[in-house]
Formats: sequence, structure tokens, C-alpha cells
Amino acid sequence: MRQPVGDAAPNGRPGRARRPGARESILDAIRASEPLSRVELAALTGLTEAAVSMTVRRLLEEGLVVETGRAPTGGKPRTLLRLDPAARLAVGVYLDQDTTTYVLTGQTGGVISRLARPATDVSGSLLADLTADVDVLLAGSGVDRARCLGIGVVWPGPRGGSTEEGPPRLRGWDPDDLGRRLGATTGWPVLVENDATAAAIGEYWVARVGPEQAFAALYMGGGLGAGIIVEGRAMRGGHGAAGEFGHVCVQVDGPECWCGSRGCLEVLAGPRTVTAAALADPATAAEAGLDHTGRRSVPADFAAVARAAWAGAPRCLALLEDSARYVAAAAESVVNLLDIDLVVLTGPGFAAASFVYGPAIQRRMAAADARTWRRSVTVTVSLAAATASATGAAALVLQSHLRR
Amino acid sequence: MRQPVGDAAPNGRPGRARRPGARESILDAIRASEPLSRVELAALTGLTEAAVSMTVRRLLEEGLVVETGRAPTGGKPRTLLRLDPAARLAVGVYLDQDTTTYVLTGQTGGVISRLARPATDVSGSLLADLTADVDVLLAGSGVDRARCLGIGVVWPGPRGGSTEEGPPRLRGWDPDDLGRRLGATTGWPVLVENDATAAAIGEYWVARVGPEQAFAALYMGGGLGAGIIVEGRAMRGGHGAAGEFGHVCVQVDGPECWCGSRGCLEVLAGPRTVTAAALADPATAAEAGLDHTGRRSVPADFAAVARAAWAGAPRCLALLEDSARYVAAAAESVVNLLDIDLVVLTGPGFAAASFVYGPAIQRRMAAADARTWRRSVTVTVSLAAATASATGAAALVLQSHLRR
DNA sequence: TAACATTCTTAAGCTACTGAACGAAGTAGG
DNA sequence: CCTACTTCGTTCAGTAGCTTAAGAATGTTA
Repeated sequence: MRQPVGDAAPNGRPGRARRPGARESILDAIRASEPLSRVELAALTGLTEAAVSMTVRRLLEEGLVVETGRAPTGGKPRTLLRLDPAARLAVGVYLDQDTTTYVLTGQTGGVISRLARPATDVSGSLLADLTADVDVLLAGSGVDRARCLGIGVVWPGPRGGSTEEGPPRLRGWDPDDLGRRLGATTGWPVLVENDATAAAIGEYWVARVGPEQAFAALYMGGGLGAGIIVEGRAMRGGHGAAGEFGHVCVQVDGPECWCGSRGCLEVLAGPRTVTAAALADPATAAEAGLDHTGRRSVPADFAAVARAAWAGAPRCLALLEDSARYVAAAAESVVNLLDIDLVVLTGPGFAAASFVYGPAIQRRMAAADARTWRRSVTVTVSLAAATASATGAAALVLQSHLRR
Repeated sequence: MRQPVGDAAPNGRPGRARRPGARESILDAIRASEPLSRVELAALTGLTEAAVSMTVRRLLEEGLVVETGRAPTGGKPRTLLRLDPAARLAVGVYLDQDTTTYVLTGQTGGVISRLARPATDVSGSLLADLTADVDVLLAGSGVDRARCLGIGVVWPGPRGGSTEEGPPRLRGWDPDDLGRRLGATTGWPVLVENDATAAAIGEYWVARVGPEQAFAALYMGGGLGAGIIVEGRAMRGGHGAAGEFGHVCVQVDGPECWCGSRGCLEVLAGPRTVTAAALADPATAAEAGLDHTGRRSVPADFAAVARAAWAGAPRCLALLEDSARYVAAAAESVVNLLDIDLVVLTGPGFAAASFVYGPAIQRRMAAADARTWRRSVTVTVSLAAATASATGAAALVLQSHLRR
């Protein structure tokens, strides 16, 4: 949501904070905790029952919400409300290095259909390809196009996707510009975001995390990123560059990073470093089935190492466990700094290797959690970690529409 | 602001986000950028000129704001508005280990008068002492008590103030309970906060930081903490424990910390570690004029080391520079993670040794800033670093009243 | 002195919410 | 089955806080 391209809503930059509003509060409460009755909504949102009643009626008329069943009480039973999954749709696009993934989701974030295309290298055709593929996705799904709220576009972002100096450009495009143009050609609002933040919003949406949870999604793709959501709001920072988890320092005088600093997590324990180490040692490379000739993308190679480790290959496992020690330390730093309640591992990297990283992070935090902080941090793995970015892109649209 | 003790305002916990409101937007804009005219306020806040006009009239009637001078334009000149510093007052109390500091400030955060008392060890008399001392402070200042908005109470918090296990209790008191009781005995609203967050809010207020700046105040007292303010809101985390800067990990397998983890910044580079190292080496201790018999508080000993280093003592300087390397790395992590624009060093520790820590942090970030992130992070030292907590406690009250 | 530029004010109206009373839909007891 | 009771949801008038639109105030410029 760097810019609500194609949308009239000003991004709050010049001025005061956005207003909550009954509509948003209610939809968000239902999203996080459906089914809910009107009285429960009043209690959860702090609105009066009258306000809830009026707002819910409008939501029912719009078809966003449906009444579904009742819950017995001492008196009149509660009528339970849910989001109608098919009432609104969103398209998510993930522009990965070598693949472009499209998903069509319903209002609750559930995937309706999917599409994957190899990335086209002809930079001039990117816009046309996207437009055509979104069209194919919608046509093939047989849904009412009028119900589609917009398109979320996610790209790997500046974080770690590149060893060149400076933030990488997306196949020659400026992301915001691409979003604006795509909005013009398709007629839909287009929202642009980086992979980690999108994955966090997707997880927040699909896994029904509530705004009372301080939440961090750690994302491993070509690099390491973090999406942070506190009080229901994604932290994007002063220049939209927050979440550079890969550049948390875990060793003061560590090796130099491409970013110009030293000891960054990514250079010590990032997926690129893991795969490079696997390739550098013939025995390890053999375990993972890697060689220099048939080299694929970083996430693909990393997944090969993870699969080998899962199958019992000791050298691959050792590589991952070494990496996980660093990642766990950095994760603990984030949790301590922001008082995070919930850590979710997501993205293709963690999807493949969560069996190592998950326990490592839990182990690292367990001691101090109970002993000092009197908290208990939950560490989980995303249910759809491998495709988190694409569904996150769609959730981006859902999230923004809720605040229409 | 862990709890608005004695205040009726619910802390937003059950329900939706707080509303901004014209009054708050306007007062905050004037605070950050006075003097301002009504049209400028309209542009800054996003309100209409009509709304600004009405709201300002009310503020003028209340005496919070005054008209002061005019600025020529092509047409009718602008009438400039300022906060009236003396219109409202706030009391800040800092409960340090061995001293209790009281300040009385005006509406702009300027200190009107001060009071310091040695900490009483009789835990039963703390409440009575506070009540009496606040009374003395106000009486001695000759101000209208009705103008006082409330009392902010700040304590060193769980962070690093103790080597015992578990969060330390404040001379036997639960901070929230103390606040509640103090509110009852004095009749004023009492807000309770930890030192680092309070210092951040104080700096935000006094130094006129605007909400568009993502801002971190690094605080060194008995330990290391951070107050983080993004979009004008202090980050307190899920359980009010955010800002544990001292427990950012800067060495994966570093020495064990009292918190139960390893390689925490505080155990490698905190003030306690620096003073312990100075005492352990006789030559260094001699430079700093320290010995085991006349040992004082951690901040006092640390200040002695810093003074010696400033005077040219090489061993003391080396100790501080070693500490600063770690602090700089951790600061860089925070900046990268949250896309921070402005870092302010504050608290007695940094007040004494900023000549080492400031340049070290700037050096560490300069390379990657220009090369990779295309940002420029400002690192400054608080103007009143040594008393930041007490003025921050008062600012806490001002901040909360603005949102009455 | 008239025309213009800009700032600030006034007045009517709109939107979204609140408060309080009321209607609706169940259970429990006789 | 009827009554009392409980809890849920709605209705309606009122209000706070804003916007839109018009206009008054206060300066400069030709």
C-alpha cells in the first residue's frame, strides 16, 4: 500500500491520522472473530448497539455480511454474522524473479483460483502481460467482474533481492509507476507493496489475527524481510522502507554486506549465503543435488538444501541450523524491541525449512520469555507460506477496501 | 501512559483506534511548528479553514493559544498563533534509584522549577513523600494550581535496572498501583511510564519533532532502553514492554544476560558493564577516580568514566569506544527495522558520553545510508539529556491532555 | 480609489454517532 | 397456555463535529 494508485483516497500523509469509523471497526472485528452477533460487536468495537445495528444493516444490504445461524442465550438468541466469502473478490499478483503468480481470492482471503506464468524478460511487455493475465484469471474463474475490488501487486522489494548496489528496479520498472499504469489499463484500483509486508497483511487477514496482537511476519524469499503489524496497522516507516529484517546486525564486526554495513543477518544467514555455502562444498552440494551448471533461483536452491536436510542429509542440516541460530537471535531482538506477541514464518524459504527455523526461534526465546518478560511469544508457520506474497497482495486490496 | 490512572478515558484497549479530532490535530501542529496561521493549520491538518477557525476560537477562549504577530502576504496578513507557555502546567516525577526528581513545566515543555530529593528507603512513606513534595514544588513556584493538568510519574522500568531475576519492583510498589493511589491523594490525574518512553515523548514535545518523523530516543541510565515514536504515537507494544533496546542481540553466542538470553547489547556494552570493566582494571579505575569502597550508582560511575575519557584518559576512552561500537550496531538495526528518520541520544549516560556514542552511531550508518537506503538519518543529542526522564514525565501529561 | 489577493468568519446542512425507550424472541415457572 | 423475566436488536430524536458555500475583513497593487 505504498500508494493507493488509481484510488482517490489521500494517503494521510499531509494531515492527521485516519479515522476509524464504525464500518471499518465492525468489518475488521468480524474478519478476525466471525461469527459474531451485534451485541458482541458492540462490546468488541466500543460502539453502541444502535450504531452497530445501523451499520450492520447497511452491510447486509451491500451483501458484504450475511446472517448465519443463531446462538442461544438466556433471552432472545443472538443472530450470528459472517463475511460472505464470495461477496467481494480481489486479485493478487506476485512478481517474483522468474515467475509471476496470480491469485483470485474471496473476501475472507480464501483462494478461488490461481495462475502462474514464467516471467517475461521483455520489459516493455510487462504491463500488457499483467493486464492480459489478470483478464485470463478472471475469465477462467467465471466470476462476476463487478465484484472484484482491485489488484494488489507485490514485488521482492529492495530487501536482499539483489547483490548489485542500490535498490533493485523491478525489471526496469518503478513499482509505483507500474501500479499507476496498471490501474489505468485495467480500470481497477491497484495497490503496490513489498513481499514481506504483503505477506504479513495476508497472514493477518487469512489467519484472523486480531488488532490486539502485536504481530511480525518473518519472510524468506530471495532475502530476509519482516512485515510488522501493531494495533492492526502495518508499519511502513518514514519512507516505506521498514522491515529490513535482513539488515539487523547480529555480529558487530561481521562480514561486509552489500548494503554497505557489517554483520547483517542476511550476509551471515540469508538464503543466498546458505545456498552459496552449499555449492562451495562438494559434499554438501551433492547432498542437496546442486551443481553450478544447473543453477536455479536462490529460493529454489535453498528449497533443495532444505529438502535434503529434511531427508536426513547431515551437512545440509548443519548449514540450516547454523543459519537458524542467527535468524533466531535477530527474531528475538525484534520481539524484545517491539513487544511482539506473535511471530509467523512465511515465504518460500521458511515454507521449505520451517522445521529447522521454527524450533530454533522458539528455543531461543523460551528462556527469557518465562523468566524475565512474563510473556509467551507464539511462533508459528504460515499455512500457505509458499504463496504468502500473492495472497497477501490480494489481502492488501481487501484491507484497503474495508476502509473505503 | 501505561494507564491513565485517575482519568476516565479508556485506553482504547477494548475497541477501535482513538479518533484524531480537530482540537488535537491543531494543538499538535502548533506544538511542532509554531507560530502558525489558521490557513497554514488547515493545510497541515487537512481540515477546512472553517473548522480551524472554529476550533481556534475555542482554544483562544480557553487561553491555550494566543495570537502573536502577523505575517505579510499578498492580501490580508496571517495572524500567527502560538501556545501560551504558562496557560497550563504539568508536574513530572522521576523515581530514580537513589534520587527523586520533580519538575514543573509549562505547556511547551519548558521547565519552570525543579526539585530533587534523596530517595527514601522506607517504602511505606513513598506515597506520602510524593504527595508532599509535589505540594512543595507547586507552592514554591507560586503558580495557580488550577492550571496544573496532572502528574507524570516515570520509573526506570524493567529494563536493565536490576541484576536480580524478574522485573524489579519500584521500592516495593507496583507502578500502576502507585499511580492510582497518588491520583487519589492528590486529586490530579496521574500517568505512569517507563524512563525511555517518557524521555522519547519529552524529546518529541520539547524538540518539536513532527509526527511525520519516525523517531527513536535511545536512553542510557542504569541500563539501555529505547522510546520509539512513529506517526506521532509512542510504541508500547502488546504488554507495554516495547523498547527493550538493551536486549537487542549483537552477538549470537555472546555472554549470558540476566534476562536469560545471550549476547544482549546491555551485557556487552551497557553502562553497568562499562563501569564494571573500569573497576576491574586498576589502571582504568585510577583514570576515572573510581574505587570499590566509595562506589556510587551505575550512572554516577559511568559519568566518571566519561568525564575521564573526555579529559583524555586513554583507557576510559577505549572502554567507551568499545561499548559504542555495539550500541551503534544495535542502533543501526533499529533504524533499518523501522525506517527511523531521527535518533536522539538521551538520559544521563548519553548526556555524559555522547561525544563518543554520537559519532560512532553516525559513522556506522553513514555508509549504507547514502549507498543503499537513499535516506539520511539524523543523530542528535538531547538538549536536556540528563533530566530527560523528568521533563518527559511532564510531557506525558501535556501529550495526554491534548487528546483530552 | 478601484481592483485584486488572501485570510478569516459565519451560517446552513450533513453524517455518524449517542442515549433512551421500545419491540422482539427466546426461557422458566406456574 | 399465560406471565414474568432475560437478552437481543431497532427506532427515533438529539448532538458533535465536521463540510460546503458564501461573504466579510484586511491588506497590496495599478
